[in-house]
Amino acid sequence: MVAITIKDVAALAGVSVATASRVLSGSPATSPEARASVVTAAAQLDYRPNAQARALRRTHTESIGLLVSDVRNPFFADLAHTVEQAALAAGYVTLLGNANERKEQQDRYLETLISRRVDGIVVAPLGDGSGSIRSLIKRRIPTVFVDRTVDGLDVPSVTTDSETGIRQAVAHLAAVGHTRIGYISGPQATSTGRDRFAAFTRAVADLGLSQDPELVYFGDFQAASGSLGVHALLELRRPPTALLAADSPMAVGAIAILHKRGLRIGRDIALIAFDDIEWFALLDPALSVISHSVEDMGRIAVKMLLEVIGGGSPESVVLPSELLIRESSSAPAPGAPISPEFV
Amino acid sequence: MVAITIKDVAALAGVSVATASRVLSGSPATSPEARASVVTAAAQLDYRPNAQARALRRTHTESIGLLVSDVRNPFFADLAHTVEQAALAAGYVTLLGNANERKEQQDRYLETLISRRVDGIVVAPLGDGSGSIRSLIKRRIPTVFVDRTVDGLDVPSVTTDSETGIRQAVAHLAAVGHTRIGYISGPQATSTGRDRFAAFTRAVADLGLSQDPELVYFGDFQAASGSLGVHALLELRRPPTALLAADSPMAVGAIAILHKRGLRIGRDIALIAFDDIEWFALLDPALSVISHSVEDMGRIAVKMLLEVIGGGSPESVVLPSELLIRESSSAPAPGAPISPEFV
DNA sequence: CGTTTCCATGGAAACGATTCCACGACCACA
DNA sequence: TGTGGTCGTGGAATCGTTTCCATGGAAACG
Repeated sequence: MVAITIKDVAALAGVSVATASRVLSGSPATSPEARASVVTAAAQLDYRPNAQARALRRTHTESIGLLVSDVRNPFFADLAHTVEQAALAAGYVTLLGNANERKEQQDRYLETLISRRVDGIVVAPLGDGSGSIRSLIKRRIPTVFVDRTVDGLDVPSVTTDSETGIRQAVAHLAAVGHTRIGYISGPQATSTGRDRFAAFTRAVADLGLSQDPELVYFGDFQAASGSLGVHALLELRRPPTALLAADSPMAVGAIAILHKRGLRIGRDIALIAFDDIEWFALLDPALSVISHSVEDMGRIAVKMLLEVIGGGSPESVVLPSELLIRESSSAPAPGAPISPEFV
Repeated sequence: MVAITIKDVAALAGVSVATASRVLSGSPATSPEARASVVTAAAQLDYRPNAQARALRRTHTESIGLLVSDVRNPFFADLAHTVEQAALAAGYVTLLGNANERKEQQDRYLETLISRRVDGIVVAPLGDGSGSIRSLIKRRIPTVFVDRTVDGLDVPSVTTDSETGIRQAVAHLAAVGHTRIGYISGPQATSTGRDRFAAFTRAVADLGLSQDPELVYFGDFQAASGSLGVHALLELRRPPTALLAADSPMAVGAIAILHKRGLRIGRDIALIAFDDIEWFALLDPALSVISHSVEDMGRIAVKMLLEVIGGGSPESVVLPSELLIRESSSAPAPGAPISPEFV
């Protein structure tokens, strides 16, 4: 770790640190000679300014934080990608943190991002407004919520209107003949978990389908809980003939168990997932999904964050969702409910 | 953005900054009274130390950088997850950058990480040793290469022995009767791209299979090039009866096009992918893969980086790879080579 | 030619933390 | 009672950079 400072550059160039600094930060008040010698000296020494020191003096760091709830969830991996690209285009570098769907880790990363004085934070929040989320707004750190929100906090957000897509999905399943639809829910500690669950409940009630509370399994948005959910739902005395999973990792977990149990998706049991993942269309049968645009979400989130950083207070945005019917959501098997030998 | 400094804490607690600093950083030389008042003052003000200022004075930042080549590649998303968890367990926070398989972006992120004075960097490098990679070793910044290496640079690395797995895959395909195997290669600008291609070439030669250079398509490790590769290979006058894709995104691209063309994987054409992704086993037919442990890779990379940071110079590690035979790699269709009506 | 304006420059202060050093209080021991 | 050691504390230096301010020389104006 060899440290080269602006002092070394100034000494080699034969000017003062002040002049060197001016040249390197592109101040106009410099002579051509000074400029030339400083630039060559910096190049020769392979000088990199110390961002810490610079940030200490300036007030901004040209960096933003992005805190996602689970990098392994392809939805958030894609989100990370689009946010990063949009930020880069605006001259910001993105520091990515992964809460891993755990509140302690979310707090830990928020602390780190606050400490590192990022200019703003895009976060898919977890839990209520306690812990570090509260510090964020208390200190007026520019923040934008993405995908999820937190009740009672007045923070600009870009989210998805889950209601439409879920209603379409339930209606579609009802139309092809399902009456008992199992729902693998996200955690109620997240706004998306709550909203999607509420949308499902309303849709099922409105369409006169079974409102049996046993048909709902509460997972945690990660794959393993999707598997557990399928287990639980299929053990019911009257198991569902169709399943709706509230996100893609839980859908993956569900599919794995359905395979293991020898149930054929789209024939023995219908399945629809929230979130469209590239390869869901490659499954056989191709998975019907509720789709929403992660590109728009990431792009808009960055745009809004830059507005907040610039002192504005943008309106929250709600993006649409829609059902994409593929092959996994056909009519119930003739002998439904599923006979025990399948289970 | 309200800034609360240690001065405010010291003032409220009625002690000097020096004492406040000592209390907050857990120095033993403090009185119980000072400790009490400083701690309550800090809590009351919701004080967060400025990491920049701290890092300026100390020499280390308790943070490492992780630069992956593509977050959307599940292999790297998993790697990010394991590296992050391992680092967190050791008290380090991970700043994740995404090169998006592009050298300029890699350089940009390396600059940023160097400027932010991370204590060390884990990188899946791209290209030759030019650009910012060279600065890295020139300034003796603790660095560990992961998954990939750069020729001529003496940097500890943890990589996979692709040779064994690829040889097994080719041998397996030969054993079930394939003689013309198409290979969708990674870019030759990466060590994994080169190594896997070389392993394939050797295996094909050793087993007396077709060495037709037309059977190799050079992609870029991203999904779109997998699709292009399948197109190109199937347009050949004598198309292959089996395909080997050098990573999972290209395999996904390949599968999508095979579906579109109406070719049944495992019947009309065999397919094996390098990298095992959770849901590859959920495809129908389940995908045969060359598997290697991303958990081990991430964990070992962090362990090695911490050794380098501590002044050690650990030996590079090469992890094994092995073929997992599932259903996508069966014997060639009776009428092989594939008759034109399929194409 | 004298005075004002302009401009490149260097010295020094500032950013917010840590840490060295000196100081005073206290206790213990001779 | 005097000396030495321990211990908590505050002042000040320090990290690397930016930026304010003063300075001095050159150019421009009357």
